Amino acid sequence: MAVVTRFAPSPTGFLHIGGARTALFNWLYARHHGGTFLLRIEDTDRARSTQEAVDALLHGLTWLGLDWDGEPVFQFSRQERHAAEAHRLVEEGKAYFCFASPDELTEMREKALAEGRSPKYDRRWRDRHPDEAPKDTKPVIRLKAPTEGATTIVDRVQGEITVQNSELDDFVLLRADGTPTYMLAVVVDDHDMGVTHVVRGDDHTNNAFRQTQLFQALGYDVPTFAHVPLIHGQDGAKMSKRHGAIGVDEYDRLGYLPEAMRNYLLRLGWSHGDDEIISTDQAIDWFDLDGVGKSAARFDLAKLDSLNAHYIKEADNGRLLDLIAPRLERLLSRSLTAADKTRLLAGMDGLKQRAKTLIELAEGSLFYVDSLPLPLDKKAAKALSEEGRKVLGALAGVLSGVDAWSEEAAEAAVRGFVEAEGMKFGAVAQPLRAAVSGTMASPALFEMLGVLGKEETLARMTAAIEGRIGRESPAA
RNA sequence: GUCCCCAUCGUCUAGCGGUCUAGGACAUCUGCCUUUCACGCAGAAAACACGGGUUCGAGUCCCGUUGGGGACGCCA
Repeated sequence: MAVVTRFAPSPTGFLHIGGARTALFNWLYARHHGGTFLLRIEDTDRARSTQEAVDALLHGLTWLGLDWDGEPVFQFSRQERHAAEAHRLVEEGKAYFCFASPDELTEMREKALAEGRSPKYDRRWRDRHPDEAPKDTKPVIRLKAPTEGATTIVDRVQGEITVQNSELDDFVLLRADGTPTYMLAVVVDDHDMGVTHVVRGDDHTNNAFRQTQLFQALGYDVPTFAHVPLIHGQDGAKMSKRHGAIGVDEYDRLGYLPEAMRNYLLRLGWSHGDDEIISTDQAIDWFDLDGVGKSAARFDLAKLDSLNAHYIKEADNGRLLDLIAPRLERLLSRSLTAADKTRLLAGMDGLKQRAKTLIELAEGSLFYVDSLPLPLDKKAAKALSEEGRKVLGALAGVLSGVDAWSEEAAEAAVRGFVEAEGMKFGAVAQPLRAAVSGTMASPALFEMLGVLGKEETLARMTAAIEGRIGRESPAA
């Protein structure tokens, strides 16, 4: 049977890390089996659902590279079908109208809790006749759930779990206003959409018992469940907006590559032996539910950083340039010229070794295209002491005589100068580095000279020699 | 409170009764490399929550304790 999975977020906020991983697992499972990955927007809560959230969700998934098959299904649009199924159950005697008011229910729960019992609906309307109903109360429809025996789910991650039916109550299927509850909508939609595998967060495990009862009452096949452990925040509690969870888009803005995020998320709760760096193609090939662990994981930014650094090193230079260009242009307050781009591309190999995020990459690249009085950090300023500038003055004379400029030619010239003057290499290299980059944390010296070219190198040296090194850098 | 789940280095994890004096990765620390910062390389420190069983033998199976998490809505 062909595999059909689905990701079913509710559009009440952004796509957070936990949701992103759930989506990834569903996507991977479907792709691995050559199946279908569906997207369903669970917008039956009209008060909380927003179009902005829908957009954020789609954007987040797109950024992550998780493409869904077909058009997204909006659950609210299917409410008539949901209601019809609920009424069908009433006709079949498997569900009933309940006229208990919200206040009554709240009271019931509080009393139960106070007496140390489970806060469950006491089934007061299960066997009463609707003509006993209060006149102006609109009823809800509740499932007539089994009161004896037990319900067992076979979960691909959690194993076999059994719950006594006495622990469950007659949950609401259709609200008083005629709209479906989550329980009803999920079950009907999963059935109608042909979903074969329900892969979702651990927080839904308890729902699976109720949904199993509903699947059975409706006469549907029960899909295979796989409840994956939740991702916790640094404090060990469930990720939520209040617990520092940020949207997946936010990681884009913070300079993370989607492939790094995918790799990171994959390893959070899933493993394949000792493998750590796993390309998306490899992940599709390897992914299986058997590799999903049972315990919750904590989100660790440091590990994401290291993965991101890895994927930056692997990334195509042109792509990296495109990714950092907007940030660079903002920093520069002007657009990048063709010459700028050529220069950045030439220096990219050295630059990307030094960045954990695209933000760092952009900041580290800035000096290549910055305009001339370069910002100087403290250490660089120190290297450009009077002594240092004197050395640069002498060196400039030598470098201006280099005809065929290249990284190698520049190096040969500088080394020749050092030897001729009988100086220590650092005494020349440090001021040169400072003059050319404005900082003491930069790519390799001769690489920079090669990328900058003769004219620009000399211009930067001259500016430094003349003390036109004006701009103060905020970074010490 | 009730029910459900989980429990290996700080973190993510390998481990599916003996090959575990417990492996990998991130982070940390130390060296090497080096003109800087990184990268890279080499190395170090670091864990089977506790208590009972079962077994010739338990990180691996069972029970309990403790700890953590989740769920108990006319939210999803």
